[in-house]
Amino acid sequence: MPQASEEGGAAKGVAVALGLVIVAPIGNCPTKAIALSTQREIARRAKTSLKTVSRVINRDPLVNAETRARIEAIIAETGYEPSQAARMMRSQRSNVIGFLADGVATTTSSIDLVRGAQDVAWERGKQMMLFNIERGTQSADMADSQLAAFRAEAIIYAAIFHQEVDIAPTGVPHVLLNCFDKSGRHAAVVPDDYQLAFELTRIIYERGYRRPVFLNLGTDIVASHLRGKGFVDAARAAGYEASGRMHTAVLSPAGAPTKFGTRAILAEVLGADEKPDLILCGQDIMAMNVYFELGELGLKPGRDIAVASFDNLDPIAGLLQPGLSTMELPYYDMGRAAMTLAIDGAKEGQTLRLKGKFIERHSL
Amino acid sequence: MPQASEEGGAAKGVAVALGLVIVAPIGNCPTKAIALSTQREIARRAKTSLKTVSRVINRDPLVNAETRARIEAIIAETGYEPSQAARMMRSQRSNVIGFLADGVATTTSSIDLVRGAQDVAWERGKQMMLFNIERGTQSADMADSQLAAFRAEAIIYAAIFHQEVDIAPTGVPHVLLNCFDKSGRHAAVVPDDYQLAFELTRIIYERGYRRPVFLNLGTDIVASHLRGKGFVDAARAAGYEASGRMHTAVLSPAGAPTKFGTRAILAEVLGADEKPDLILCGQDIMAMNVYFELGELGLKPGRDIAVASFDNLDPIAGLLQPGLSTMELPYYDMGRAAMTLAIDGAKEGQTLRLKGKFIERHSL
DNA sequence: ATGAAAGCGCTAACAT
DNA sequence: ATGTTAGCGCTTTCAT
Repeated sequence: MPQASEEGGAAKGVAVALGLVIVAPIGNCPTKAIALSTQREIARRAKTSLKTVSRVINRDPLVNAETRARIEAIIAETGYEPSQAARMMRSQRSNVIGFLADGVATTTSSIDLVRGAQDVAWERGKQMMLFNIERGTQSADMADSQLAAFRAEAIIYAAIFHQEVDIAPTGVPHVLLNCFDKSGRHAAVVPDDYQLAFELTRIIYERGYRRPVFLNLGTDIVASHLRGKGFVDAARAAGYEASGRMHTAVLSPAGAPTKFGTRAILAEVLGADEKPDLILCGQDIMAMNVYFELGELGLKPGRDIAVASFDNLDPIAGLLQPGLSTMELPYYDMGRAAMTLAIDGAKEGQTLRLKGKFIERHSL
Repeated sequence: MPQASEEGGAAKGVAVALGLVIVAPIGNCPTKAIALSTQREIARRAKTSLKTVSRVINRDPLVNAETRARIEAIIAETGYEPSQAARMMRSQRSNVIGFLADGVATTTSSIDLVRGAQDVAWERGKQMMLFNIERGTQSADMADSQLAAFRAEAIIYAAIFHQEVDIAPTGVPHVLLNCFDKSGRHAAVVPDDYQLAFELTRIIYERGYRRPVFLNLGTDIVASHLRGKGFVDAARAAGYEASGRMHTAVLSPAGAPTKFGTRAILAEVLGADEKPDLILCGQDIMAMNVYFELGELGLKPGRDIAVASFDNLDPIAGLLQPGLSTMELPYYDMGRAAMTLAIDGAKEGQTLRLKGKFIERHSL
């Protein structure tokens, strides 16, 4: 084991003679050096051929149990790990799936998109290469060419919120995650916003609320239409008309810093003859805003008026007082679904819509 | 261009004859197929040797301008991208730096650790391989072996909050990001928590506040000691004694769901003879909690009592009403520094402490 | 059940 | 300024 630079030369000489590459640890501390050997070297030590070692590593059953055990022992001992580069090159398969996370930085829960995809990649023996990018910037180009250099077999493109995107078709299959393209050229996995709103509204009526007001997202947001329809349909299914109870409360266009118009709307609806008994918000951060605005008006959420929302945004939904009852977006499962489509292939334009789950706290 | 499965065979045959691999687009839509060729093929088309193509790609100046132009035209035309696998193999250099993001999922701003590192990696022509892991779970092992398979040259291990970790030394140099190890075996990049607290406290006294109360993080948190000292020292530098003005307000141990003890502490300090004029919180989510608690007591932050904090957590700090004045942690620069150390190498136990920046809103 | 030979696409080393 | 040769570590193909 190399101790210092002077002895390092000799030690390295020995290691090279053994066919090992000793990767020196940082600094100079005593440590178990990991030897990154080759299959040829393992074969030499096990007194078998290169190919037999390859068979053991690739779990080919056509190997004598004894030979296998001997080889496996040596592999375990040396900590050998097959070179991905050599494998890719010889087999002409990269096993690489790219994951482009576009602006996913800005929310926490959307990291579950990544976790879901990563878990499936590991289960299926694929290498997921993950990049945080911003569309239209250099970061996107860098990630693209890096994925091309690794011969990625498919690319998952994940957006920060459910939206339409325009991804130019390339040689590599794309799966759109939390987004879709108009042309239907690419497979897509999105939240079922209609179902989310329908289910939440159903629960709201079931619990006896009769005058909910929906502070919806901006009209430029895909989810707002789908949810608006879900809200109205669920009310109707419960025997009520709610189409007049919807307002657009996000004033900033998608992508810009969020600006809410909740104050004016709340003043209006709370000043009306038929006061609402519940405020349904288009997203948890709007609900946070509404908590503050209600506070200003001397109203306490969950006691004086119910509040519900969409996202289950960590940590906000749990930190609000009282805790926010909200529809969780199925990000983890969406990530899993996207990776599965990326690996197994998808039909052209195939779209998966995943259901959300009601998370109950105390605001409703 | 392959149109359907039946014609695909013939088209592919032609492509192979040309030395091209046509990667079929998903589905069946008409699209510009990207041809991933080889340097040999480009050389054949340019009527030069393989090596000259290699020289052009690697920006070797020893190439005739005319030859270079001819080759570059063909490269642009075919969209050729050199195979990373072949490069790694032949050059025996992976150019890969691993980034293990441990639980970084749980906060948004810490994504800047990743962005900073990624940007430097790109600037320096390195491949950063990013993994979201959870220490002690399978995800950590999977990421480790994947990085070993790619022969990563260094690994950055990023923690979710400033803490001590125990990373067993391996053959690959590690840089610890937002964490450190006791033994000093690894280089580390951390926020300068002492400076953060000192600077914020200095500003507080400078603005005329004289009775700040510091609701600090749990005593098991590294930052809490450093910040506590910064708070007391800055007060002293301003001519005041603040050591009696500190309380531990995070009740849950690190890693567990955050539980605050702010209500009891606020009741106590606000009931005392000498009422505080400012509440300094150990983190922004605590500040959010304090906003609610103050609201319950009929006090409005920024008007009746000032509030300040640490993190600049997006989007909470900006969404609170009034906006939270807080010390931003230097995550982006920390990410950059860690990647720089990972690429250039670091002295054993080298520790970088980066300064934070005061973000002014309206709570102070 | 095992092995030998070839070669994936590139770059290092050495010509010319 | 350009070309030739060899070989990185593995898997494929074919033989035994």
